[in-house]
Parts: sequence; structure tokens; C-alpha cells
Amino acid sequence: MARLYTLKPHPGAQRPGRDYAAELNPQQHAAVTAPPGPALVIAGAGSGKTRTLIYRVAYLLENGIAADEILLVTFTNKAAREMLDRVSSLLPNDTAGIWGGTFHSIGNRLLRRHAVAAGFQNGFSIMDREDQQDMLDAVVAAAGIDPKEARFPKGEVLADLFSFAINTGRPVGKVLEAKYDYFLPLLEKIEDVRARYEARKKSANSLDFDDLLEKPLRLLQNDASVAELYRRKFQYILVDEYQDTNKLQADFIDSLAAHHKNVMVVGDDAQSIYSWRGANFKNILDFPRRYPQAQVYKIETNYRSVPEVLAVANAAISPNIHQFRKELQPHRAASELKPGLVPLPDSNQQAQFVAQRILELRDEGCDLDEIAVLYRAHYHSMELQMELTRHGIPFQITSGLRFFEQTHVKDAAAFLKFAVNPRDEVALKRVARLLPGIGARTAEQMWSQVSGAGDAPVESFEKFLAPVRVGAKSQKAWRQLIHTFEEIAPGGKPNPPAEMLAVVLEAVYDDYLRTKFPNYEARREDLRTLTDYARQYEDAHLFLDQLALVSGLETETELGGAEAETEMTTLSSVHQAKGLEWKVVFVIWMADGMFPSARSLESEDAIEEERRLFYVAVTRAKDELYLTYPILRFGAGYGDMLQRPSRFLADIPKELLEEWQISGYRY
DNA sequence: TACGTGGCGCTTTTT
DNA sequence: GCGCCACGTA
Repeated sequence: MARLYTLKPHPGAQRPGRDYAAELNPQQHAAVTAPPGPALVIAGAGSGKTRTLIYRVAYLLENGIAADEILLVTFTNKAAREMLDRVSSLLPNDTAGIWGGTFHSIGNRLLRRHAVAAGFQNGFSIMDREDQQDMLDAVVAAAGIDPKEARFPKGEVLADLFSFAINTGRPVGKVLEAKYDYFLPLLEKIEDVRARYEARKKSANSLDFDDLLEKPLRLLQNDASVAELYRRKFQYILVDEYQDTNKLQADFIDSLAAHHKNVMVVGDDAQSIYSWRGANFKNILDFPRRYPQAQVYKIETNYRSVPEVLAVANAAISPNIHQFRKELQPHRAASELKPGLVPLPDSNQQAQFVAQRILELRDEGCDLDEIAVLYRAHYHSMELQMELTRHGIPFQITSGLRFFEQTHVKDAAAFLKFAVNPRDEVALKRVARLLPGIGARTAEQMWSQVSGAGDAPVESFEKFLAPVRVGAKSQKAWRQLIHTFEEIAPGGKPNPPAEMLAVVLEAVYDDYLRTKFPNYEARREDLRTLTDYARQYEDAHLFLDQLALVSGLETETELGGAEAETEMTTLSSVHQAKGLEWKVVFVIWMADGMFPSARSLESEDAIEEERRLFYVAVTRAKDELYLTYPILRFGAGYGDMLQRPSRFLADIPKELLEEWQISGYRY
């Protein structure tokens, strides 16, 4: 094998040390070596999109661009990390200076540096969706809205509404019209709630997920010196999965690239699956219009899948009207297997089939890590989970309740959040509600007694919380709680997160856990894991950011530690499977009303998005693909239902699939 | 005002 | 089969 040897370029010299032409196909090569200026890379599924981005970064570095002049925005933090690792293995250059991560994490990073300029204080908290809902409910109560007088939307709905409005750049009234027209008469009150919510976030020094996108953008728009700083810093901007960006995200990138326009966006309109949270794949379709000088590169050779799988994928997506027409070209040789179409009598037998087939594959030498079962919605995996457990097949679930969203994890984290940011009302109220005799109402009252304290830094929780008066029943626990805060953040200065967690568990939370939950053991184990995980962080801020911003999929490996060594089959929602690949993929519940989901059937646009989702699912498979559906669905309450096969199956020519006839044991 | 109990309605996707 | 919500009681 040839020895790799890289010639170090003179600064600014155009002398690449790698043989890019030899390591990339011509389409990839063109994109990787694109001249400065706007570039749109349309990359089909499995076409080496990631590889292209990695080589692009390497190419920039080799051509004298400094690492800290590069911004790489990806869909997950994990993807960013992987890419940067792979760049490092290509080059001797230090890549640590590259800013890489999700839009939210980049936004957060920016705001941490310029919190005050953005209208917040240093050390702000990040509220996840649940925190956001808690605060909204509190705001509604404080606004004096009588829930009996008119049916007022709950925090959950409000969060969804406000979030969609901000992410799409539309006024609340318009979003109400489109999504919640029955609340239109309440528009005025809803807007009042929104204004109060904004004010409350400020005084709580707390930002929600949307703020992490919006505030950085406003910062760039309103603060010329900050804008100048970052426009000059990020000389080259690369955006992965551009088809899933929303208005805020696209504007953010446009703003950063305003001067030099060195922005390369990579994506596949056929894989846009996040419109429900404001993503707009018109961003990618219209890119050439927004950047008239943009060069367009198309990468269409698929390296991932056998031709048989690709044929199904191409057929699946073809009915969509709104797309860049493209046909994935297979690179791999034909397989002797056609993707399977597997109708089953009911969902139990569907689960049984998948489990049995997984066992066979394992016997044939297929690694369990190379197998995934994908589905439209979490609950589709229920029977399968039981069936796999019964057969002793280890699996990991990358969807469903995420680790950090579980009640006990959030409770424990709330202690730290308040210790770090004593204005975090959501965190303190959450902690207070754990005490006997304190519910939402009392917690709110308690907070109102603290919040008068203003912005002064907290020197002692003892003093800070002294004005709060609680009932006799809660007195003792409250004293102890104050003491705990004092212990984990002496003099208002938080200890390292792992130490704080250990104290919280020992002092209060373990006892609470025991009395409150039947599965106390498992939850305590989770918190131990969390504490271990926290050890790698000195600074509680960084730890809490991680908790808030890292998705379940990414933590899986981080938290897993030694256990991650075991081979496991993956169960995942299609959404979370995006960007991943497996040798063998099962897509289950291919029935109308399940996939596509029943809710999508009302609008053609929604069905198109479901179809893209199906396309994403199919294109995850490298070698083998099974599309299964149960004919009978056990009804919940209202009887069993016969199901029709998914309408998406009808779009696939019969000859592309092999139908399996299943016989045998019935439950 | 906290908290337990019984009825009702029904299942998306996530930073 | 389940979780959520509303209601009634301590």
C-alpha cells in the first residue's frame, strides 16, 4: 500500500497534497475543489455526501484556510464530531479550531460569548420543550386567564404555535389560521401571553430552543460589531442537510455569509422530512435564486445500496411532484436478492417474523449492529420490543423517551440548573414541587417572593432564598433544600457537576425517588450513569448544555461506556435513522394510516413529505430490505381493524419486490 | 391547595 | 391497554 505523505502548503499557496481526483469520483471532486463563492451540492442518498464534505474541509485546510475560519453546520452533533475526526485522519492539520455542530449548538456557542449583547445574562439556562411548556402554563395563569371562561390553549399547544411561528417567520395570527383556526378568537390574548412569555424568559435568564436560533440571528442583524466579527471569522461556511433548514436557519447562514458568500450547502430535497417543525425545502430549491452566482453540483452515484434496493427507492419517490428530478445510479453490483414484501396476519406475527429473520441473519454471520428495524412512530415498535426480548436479541432504541427527558433525570438536573442560574424559575419551581405539600400553585407563590431579588449575583442561597415562606408541613424539607443548594454551590459558585449530582442524590433526591417510583432501582441506576457521565465535565454549564442539546441517539454511545461493546440491533424511527445505514433494514407497519400516518392523509403536501420519509427509510438499506405490514390491527377499545397495505407500496412495480408468503404458528 | 381516583379518548416525527 | 384530565375530598 502506498504511503501517504502530505506536502505542507505555503500559506495561501494552491498546492494540495492529496490526490483528490483519485480519491473521489468526478462529481464529488468538482464539489470538493469548487472555487470560493456560493455552491449548492445536491447529493442523493448514499452518494458520499459526508465524504464530499469531509474532503471539502480537508481541501480548504490544505489550501491555507485556517481551521477557525471554517464553520460546519450539521444535523447532529455526532455527525459533526465524526466528520471532524475523519478530516483529522486525512490531514496532519489541527482541526480543533473548526466550529462544528448543529444550528442549535452553534447558536448556543455564540450566545454564550455574547449573552449580554443578545439581551440576556451570562450563564443562561436552556429550556427544553417541557420546561417551555411549564413556563407557558405559568404565564397563562399569571395573565389572569380564566380557563373556564374560554377554552384556552395549553402550554403544549402554545409552545408548538409560537415555535412554528418563529421558525417560519410568520405572525402568530397566520399560524393560528393555518393550524389552529378554532383559537382565532383568542388571538389577542394569545399574543399577550407571547409577550409575557418573552419577558419572563428574560427575567428567568432562560432561553428555549427557538431562541438559540433566533437570538443569534437578531444579534447579527442588530449588532454591527458582532456581525462583523463573525462574518470575518467564518470565511468558509458549510451546511449539511440543508433541505431541513427553516427560515431562521437559512437567514442565519445568509447573514454570516453576507460579505464573502463562501457558503456551500449540501442536501437532498428528496429527504426533507422536517416541515412540521418549520423546515422548508424551498430553501434548497431556491438557493440558486438567492445566490445567482451559485454553482450547482449534483452527486448521483449511490455507493451504499445494491441496485435492487435503489430501484425501489427511485420508484418510491417518483410520484412526488415537488422535487428536483434525479435518479440514483447504482455503483454496486447486482444482488441475487430482491427486497421483500411481507404481509403478515397481525402485528404479533410481524414482530415474530422480524425476530426470526434477525436470528437467521445472525446465524448467517450478519452482525446485529448491521441490522435495523425502522418505523414511522414510536409505538409501532411495542410488540417488536417484547418479541426481541423474548428471543434474547439485544437491541437499542434510538427513539422514544430520551434519556435526558425522563422525569427523574430532569428532576436531578433541575437542582444543578438552579445552582448555576439562580434566576431559573422553571428549575426552582420544579425542585420545590418535589417537596411534600408543595404543588404548582405554592411553587409559583414561592418564586414570586424570590424574584424580587433582582439581578445581583447570588452570594449565598441561604440569604437568597430566605424571604421565601413555606407552610409548616414543608418547612423542614425546605430548610434542607436550601442547605443542599449551599452545599453544591458554596457562595453561589457551583461545584463540578458530578459532585453536585452526588450530593443531590444523597441529600434529597434518592429518598424522594424511593417513595415516588415503583421502579426506583432502575431510576437510581440511571442517575448513577448520569453522574458518571458528568465526570468528564469540570464546568456545570458545559454539562447542562450537553444535556439540553444532545439528542438521544448521540448520547447512546457516550453513556453506554463498556456496555456499548455488545452487538445490538437498532430500532429507530425513520426520522432518527436519517444519515445512517445498515446492511439489513426492516421497515415495519407499511400500512395505510400508519405509514403514511393517518394525519398526513388530509393534504397532498403532507403525503409528499411522508413519501420522502419512506424514501429515507428505503435508502438506509445496503444489502437487504424488508417491507412488512400486518393485515389486522388490534384495535384499542373499538375493535380490531383490517388494514390496507400502504399506498406507497402500490407505487413500486411488482417485479421489483419479492412477496413472501408467511405460514405457521399463530398466537 | 395537594393529591388520589375514575372516566375518556386515542396515539408523529425533534433540537 | 394506557396516559391524561377533571373532579372531589382531606
